[in-house]
Amino acid sequence: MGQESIRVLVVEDHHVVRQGLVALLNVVDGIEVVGEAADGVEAITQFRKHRPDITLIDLRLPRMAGVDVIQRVRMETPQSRFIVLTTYDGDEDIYRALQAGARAYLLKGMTTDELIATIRTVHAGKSHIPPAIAQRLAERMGTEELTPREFDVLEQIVRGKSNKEIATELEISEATVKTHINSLLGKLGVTDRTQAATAAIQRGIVPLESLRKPTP
Amino acid sequence: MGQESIRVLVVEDHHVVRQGLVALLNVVDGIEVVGEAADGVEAITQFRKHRPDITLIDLRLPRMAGVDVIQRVRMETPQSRFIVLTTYDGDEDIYRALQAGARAYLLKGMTTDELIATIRTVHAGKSHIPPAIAQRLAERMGTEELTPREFDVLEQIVRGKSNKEIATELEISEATVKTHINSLLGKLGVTDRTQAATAAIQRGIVPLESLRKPTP
DNA sequence: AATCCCCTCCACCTGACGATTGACTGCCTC
DNA sequence: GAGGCAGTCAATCGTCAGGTGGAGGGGATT
Repeated sequence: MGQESIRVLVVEDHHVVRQGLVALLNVVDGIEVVGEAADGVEAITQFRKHRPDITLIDLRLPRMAGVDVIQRVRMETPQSRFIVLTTYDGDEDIYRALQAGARAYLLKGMTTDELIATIRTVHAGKSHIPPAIAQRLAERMGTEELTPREFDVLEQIVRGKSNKEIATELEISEATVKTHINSLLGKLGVTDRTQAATAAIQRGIVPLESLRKPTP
Repeated sequence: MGQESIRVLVVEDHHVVRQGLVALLNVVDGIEVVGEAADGVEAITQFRKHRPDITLIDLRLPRMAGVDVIQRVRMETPQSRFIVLTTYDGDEDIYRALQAGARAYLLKGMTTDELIATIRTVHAGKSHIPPAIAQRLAERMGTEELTPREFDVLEQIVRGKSNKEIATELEISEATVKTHINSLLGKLGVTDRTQAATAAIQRGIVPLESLRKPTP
């Protein structure tokens, strides 16, 4: 193997998974793990230090979200290449990651071969989106974006608030809340608030973790 | 190290994670990975073959759920010891796993030291439940169980069905649906169907995956 | 300036939801 | 066989949610 190895940075907060990735990749010819990071901030530091060819990154990270890391790094280094690796596939995350400049999106359930093939593909300058995910993206297309205010209302709905409570929380009238709800129901393609809530969770518009506890 | 190693079976469907676990454990003195399985059925086969001291097992598995594997194996081999390892911590899963006879419950975000310490603790015959999870269990206590029918109704609620639709689906009158809803709202400690839906998802009473698509 | 979109609000109306009370059946357990 | 629990259903009632249509102000774009 006279040729150079693909230099990979692994960003993943779960120790076990990170260890697994590193162990897997280090035995592959032509791939070399040059660094590891367990959170978003460290990821940026490691990137600047090692300038990897490929960065394998989880989206849910402590300190700084994966999407933000991608965006930030790509501002400094536009030719940098990211492969997003995540457990759950909320549509919203996929969309935002690709928007931010990720070249590929893989689920942690993939096979080793898939992972390696994807790394090679992306290193060759191409993109790789699994069919299942491509389909979800396609479905998302044509779906209108929620406005910031509609998002606020949706978040409160998921929290189980009534229209009156939402009005108080956001300091607007109940009539306005109804207007937003009417609008967001249409955009989400659902007919009532319960469907809106589950759709929001499923698509990752409102992350589940954000529900545990208060609105500061 | 003249003493015998702790013999561990690793059951986990995500290749990367399984690889990570094996790689981690195999470098530890006194622990030996004797087998691996990627689904529930294989897990049972492997258990019978290797008779491990400790089985590390994920709850969400193809072909047969982790909880069922634990139950099944413990019927044949009551002295077998299980450590449950999972990504997300739906209260319901924790509860059922411990009911089924698991001795410990760990999140995949744990440190290597935690994992090893837990294996040793469990091998010594003790149990190990992290404080955060113990608290969630405590909160769950005092919560009444849902009846099968209430569960059916709750599932439909999460699917976004109206009372009338639920009545049709379950072939009962709308009045009965209301009765069940009233009852389950009380048991879940919530005041309306939207809160019931999010609570059901959060606690893992109704798994998110079950929402993608139909009721056969 | 004209247009578009977002946010805000009002009024009205209908149907759905949730609370309450009560009642009948079947099953299991004691 | 008495009690308890789950499941079924009914009637009533107040409230809330969602649909419709309209309206005004402000910011951005063109």
